[in-house]
Amino acid sequence: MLLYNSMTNRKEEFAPEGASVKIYACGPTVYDYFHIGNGRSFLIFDTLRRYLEFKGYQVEFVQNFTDVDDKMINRANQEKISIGQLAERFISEYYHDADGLNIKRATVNPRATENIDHIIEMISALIEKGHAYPSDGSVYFRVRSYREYGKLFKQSIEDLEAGARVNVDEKKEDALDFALWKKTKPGEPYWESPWGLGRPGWHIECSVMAKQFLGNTIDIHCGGNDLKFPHHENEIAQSECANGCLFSKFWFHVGFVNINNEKMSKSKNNFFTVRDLSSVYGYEPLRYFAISAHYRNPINYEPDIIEQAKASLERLYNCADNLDYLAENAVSEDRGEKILENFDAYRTKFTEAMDDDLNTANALSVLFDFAKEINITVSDASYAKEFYQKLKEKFVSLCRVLGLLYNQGKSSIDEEIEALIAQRQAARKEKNFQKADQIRDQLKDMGITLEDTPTGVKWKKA
RNA sequence: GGCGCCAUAGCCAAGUGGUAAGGCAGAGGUCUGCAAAACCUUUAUUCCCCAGUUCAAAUCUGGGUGGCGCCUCCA
Repeated sequence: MLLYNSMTNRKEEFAPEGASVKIYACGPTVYDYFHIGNGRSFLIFDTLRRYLEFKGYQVEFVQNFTDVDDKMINRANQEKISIGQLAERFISEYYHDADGLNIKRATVNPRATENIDHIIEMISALIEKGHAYPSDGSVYFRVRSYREYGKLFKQSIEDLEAGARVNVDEKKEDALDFALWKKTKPGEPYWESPWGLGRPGWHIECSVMAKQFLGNTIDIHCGGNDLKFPHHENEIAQSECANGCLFSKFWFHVGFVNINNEKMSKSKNNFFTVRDLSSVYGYEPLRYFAISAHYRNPINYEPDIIEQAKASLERLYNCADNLDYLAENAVSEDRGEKILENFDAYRTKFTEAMDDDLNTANALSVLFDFAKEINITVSDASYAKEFYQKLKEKFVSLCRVLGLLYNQGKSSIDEEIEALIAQRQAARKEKNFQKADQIRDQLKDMGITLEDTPTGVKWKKA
């Protein structure tokens, strides 16, 4: 398959040698609920992972939790709790939202604070090799010691210098140098190190955890577009200098979610958390929204767009629900095996779309074409139960590669609802439409929508 | 100052040389006691503007116009 590599700014053939793929993804800083922009990234990482698994790869997926940094410390102080307590709380909230979005659990979710020893090891190695230096209790990375610095961001050191803010720290040899280890300040959590009490810098944790859980060279490194610089550039510098080899074969960056065509930011106070949005629209429309456009393009959040996503999703659900209904009520013996084979073409088209740098927009259009042909086919003829079940399996399995339709299948049939529907049917038979409508209204109040079809009454929860 | 991205119907959105996918909304129809829902059909002679290359351009080149991002914590 082709995958865009931000290192070369080109689509390249992604063909790992063995059956396994090692992915490292930059996860959230667990100081708050994550917003829809984070959500898009996590959803796209998950889609990449699901697709690779669909292709038969065994994916080792590592996504960290940043549980110590300035934002953590400030928030913890604000709430008068420890950063450990803050992390516990928002890691659990992360899982709540991620599960709601049907994001598969990572193979490992390492935390920075659980890897302090390894962080110290890597920093020591960098100092030994001359790529880093201690200064007044902190340790800095010597950017000019790494010739390839800027290769991801496509800026020379000179250009970076020209654009850099004038804020020069006297403890650094060079304005471009960044902290690997930060000397502790009053009121901050700290760990012991060869350079005194302090805490790790932000960038080093990812280099260390990727190495710790996946090895020196990984296949794909994922992150949001805004992490390209400086975070990923710094990770590359740290890892390649410490390990002496290529850090990641592919760099995979997800575009922004804008709000009213502007970047989300705390200062504009225009960001939305996944938690808040899910309470209005549910989780799955957010997932659909995230994959409705190509992952590298910016997308714009508007309430109306989530409504559109919700309506689009409905169409896919209806197709699967219709097949369930037909399977339950099938009487024919015709298994339509030849016809079933025709539907395999959609799997091929779906794969072609996804093989082209994860073109989820095209993959979705294949699913809608698939649904349309199913609708036409099942209205024309009547088949055996097995036919509908197999057709549904073909359809739903593709939807699930995109992580969709995870609420499909009526769980426990509510007997009360079924009973009311039976009463209404009896009333209709007696032409007592007043009573029939009354029951329909009653069900409506319970959030149940009825559909009178030629073959019977279907119902669904709102 | 440096680097980069985008512009396709009312809305969202694919499409990087061969004559405009898909979804939402709208319209028409089927079904129905009425509805609703569902399903089917339908909706851009044209891809921001101008010029050029080509048998052929939404797609390539040049020039405009408009919008956005990064270079600083950020998914």
